[in-house]
Amino acid sequence: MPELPEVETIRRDLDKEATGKKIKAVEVTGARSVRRHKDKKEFIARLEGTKITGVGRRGKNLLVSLDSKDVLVIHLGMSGQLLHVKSAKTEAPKHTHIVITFTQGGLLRFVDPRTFGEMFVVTPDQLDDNSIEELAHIGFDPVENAVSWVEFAQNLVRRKAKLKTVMLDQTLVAGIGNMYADEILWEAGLLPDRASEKLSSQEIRRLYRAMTEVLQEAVKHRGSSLADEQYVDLYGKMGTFQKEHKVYAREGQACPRCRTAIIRKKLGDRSTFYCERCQV
DNA sequence: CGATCTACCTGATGGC
DNA sequence: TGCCATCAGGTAGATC
Repeated sequence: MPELPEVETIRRDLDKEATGKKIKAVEVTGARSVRRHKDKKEFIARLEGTKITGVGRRGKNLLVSLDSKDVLVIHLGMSGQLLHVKSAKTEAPKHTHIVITFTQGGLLRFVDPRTFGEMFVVTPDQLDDNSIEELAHIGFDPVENAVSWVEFAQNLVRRKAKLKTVMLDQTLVAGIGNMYADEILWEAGLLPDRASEKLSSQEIRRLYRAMTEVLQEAVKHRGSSLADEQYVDLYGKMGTFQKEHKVYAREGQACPRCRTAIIRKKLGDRSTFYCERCQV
């Protein structure tokens, strides 16, 4: 569910809401959400009493820095939500697995029906020496734009895969999921099953620019909330970028560029939406 | 070794 | 109504 724009939206609000606050209590009712820790007591102990010093992001992972130097990693998986409320008296949603209460008031709830999401605490060394595999291998961040298009081009040639697969590969580009992959490929005018090593340099530049543009636009709109309203921000509000979607979940509707009906196909077991006329 | 499949979960939806 | 199958935004780990 949450891809880069959604996670970035949450990161910004969480940074405003939680930085400088001290963690008074941590309650874990869903053990699976802290499955990386052998004992949930250890997870709790490393958080309680610490102060939050900032909130960063690596791909779709939120990195909450603590004054103990430890870092709380949060991944929302498919259905995870992070919700900030002022009072514990507000009713907790079903599937609330973790509650973090602040000394200064207010609390964070981690809600996750499908339990693919998780939280875990790492030391700064574990982050720096890349011993956490799924954090170490994260590729460049298209929103922070840390890689040149030339380097991007080399990666496309090396990877030799369908463009859709490449877009979803977190080791190449960080933060893109099924939804934004389709939007980016439409914007770039490229078919999802094009071979990554056979793009012209002009096409590579188009793809590179589309990645940045689509994701930055989506961040401006505070992310996309689909029909099931699974994604909401820290305050429980939906994003608005779904209104700007050109192809995703728009099977049969007219392509905004050429009016041809949008196609839906399975590609690598994922639903893929595109326009067969103006994506080539 | 890299590419591809499977498993991890709950809930919503649609066909019968 | 209810039962069953299918699908959903992600990805680690197994397997080919």
